[in-house]
Amino acid sequence: MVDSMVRGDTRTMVLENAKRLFARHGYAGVSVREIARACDIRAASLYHHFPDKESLYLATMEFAFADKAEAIMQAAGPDGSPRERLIRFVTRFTALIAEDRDFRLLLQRELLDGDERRLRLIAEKLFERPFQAIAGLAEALAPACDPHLLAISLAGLILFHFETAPVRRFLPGGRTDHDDPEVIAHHVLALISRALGESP
Amino acid sequence: MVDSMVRGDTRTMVLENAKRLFARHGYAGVSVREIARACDIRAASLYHHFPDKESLYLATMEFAFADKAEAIMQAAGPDGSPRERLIRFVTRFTALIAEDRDFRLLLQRELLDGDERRLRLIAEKLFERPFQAIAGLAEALAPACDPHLLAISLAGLILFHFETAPVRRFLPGGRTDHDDPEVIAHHVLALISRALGESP
DNA sequence: GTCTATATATGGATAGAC
DNA sequence: GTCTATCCATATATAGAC
Repeated sequence: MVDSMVRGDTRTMVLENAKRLFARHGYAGVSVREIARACDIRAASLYHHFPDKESLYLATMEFAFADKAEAIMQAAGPDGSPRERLIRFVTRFTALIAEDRDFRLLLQRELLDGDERRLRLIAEKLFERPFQAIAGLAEALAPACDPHLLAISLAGLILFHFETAPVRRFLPGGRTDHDDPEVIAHHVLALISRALGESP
Repeated sequence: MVDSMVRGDTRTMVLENAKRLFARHGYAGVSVREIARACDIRAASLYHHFPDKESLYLATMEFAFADKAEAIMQAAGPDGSPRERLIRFVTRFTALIAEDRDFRLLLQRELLDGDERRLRLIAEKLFERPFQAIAGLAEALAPACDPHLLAISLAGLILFHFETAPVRRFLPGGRTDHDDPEVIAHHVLALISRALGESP
C-alpha cells in the first residue's frame, strides 16, 4: 500500500497522462495509443490496467476530481462573517482553478459532453456538498436572493475569466495581467462586494 | 442568386446539419460520414462542396457565427442612459444565447479547442466590435472599473447559467425555471444593478 | 506486467461512372 | 452534383509469447 503510493505505479502514471491529454483534446480527440505513447508503454499494456477506453476515462475523471470537493467546501466554509467568508471563497476558489488547469478543462468538457447519467453522478457524488457550501455562503451574503442562482453566478464570475483567457488577449483592452489569479479574484471580489452594498 | 437562397441549396443544408453535429459532439466527435448521413447524401458528395473536413468545419463556424456580432453590438448599443443600456443588453444577450444553443456550444468548444490562429481570427473578425460595445457599456456603468474585466464578467454571468444548465438540475435548489432566459436575465440584472449602487 | 502481432471497424479522402 | 467502389491510415481491442 505504502510502496505503491511512494513509487507511483503504472496505473497512476497512466491516469496522470490521461488527465492531461483528455483535458487538452477531449475524449474523442485522444486515442488509447496516444495515451500509451505518453506513458512510454504499448497500448496493449494499457488494457491490462483498464478494461476499455471509457473505463479509463471514468477513472481519469475520478482521479482528476479527487479532493476538489473537499477543497471547495473548505473555501466556502461557514467560519467568520459573511464578508470574511466571501473573501476567503473567492481567493481560494480562484487559486484552486488557476493551479489545476486540466481539472477546469475536464469540468468544462463534461458540461459540454456529459450524458445525463455522468452529469448526475458528478453532481451527486462530487458537487452536491461543495455547491451547498457555496449556496450557504450566498444565502448569508444576500438572504433575499435565490441562493442557487447566486451560487452559480459566484462560480461563473470566476470560471469565465479562465475560460475566455485564450481569446481575451486578442480583444480590446486585453492585458496579460488579466490572467493573474489575484487580479481576477480582486475584480470579482470588488464586483460582488458592491452588489451587496459594501465598500470594495 | 435569388433561387439558391429561396430553395436552400445543398451547401446550406450541409452547413445546418454540420452546425448541429459539431456543436453537440465536437470536431473530433463527428465523422464526415455522419454529417453526410444527416443530409441524406453520401460522404463523397460532401467533398464536392468542401475540400476537406477542416474546411467544412471552418465554413460551419462562419455560418453559425454570421450576424451574431451585429446582434450583440445592437444589444450593447450606445442609445439611452447607462441603466437603460444595461437592461437592454442583458435582456437581448440572454435571449440571443437562449435561442441558438448550437451557437453557444460551438463558441464554448472553440474556447476549449481553438488554436491560436483560429482564436485570433474569431476575436478580430467576429468579437472585436461587439466586445468593444460591451466594454463601452461597462465603462458607462462603472468608470472606475477596468472595462475589459467588467465586460467579461457581464457576458460570463449570463453564459455560465446556460453552460451549467445540464448539471444544475441535479444540484441543491435547482429548479427547471432557473433555465428560463427571463429568470436568468432578471437575476443577472438585479446583481449588476446592485453592484452599481442602483436599486434592483 | 509488458511485449509483438493481429483482428476488425471506422476514419478521411479519391477515382471514375452516370 | 451525386453515386458506388475503394484506398489507406488509424481506431479500439484481443491473443498469446515472454
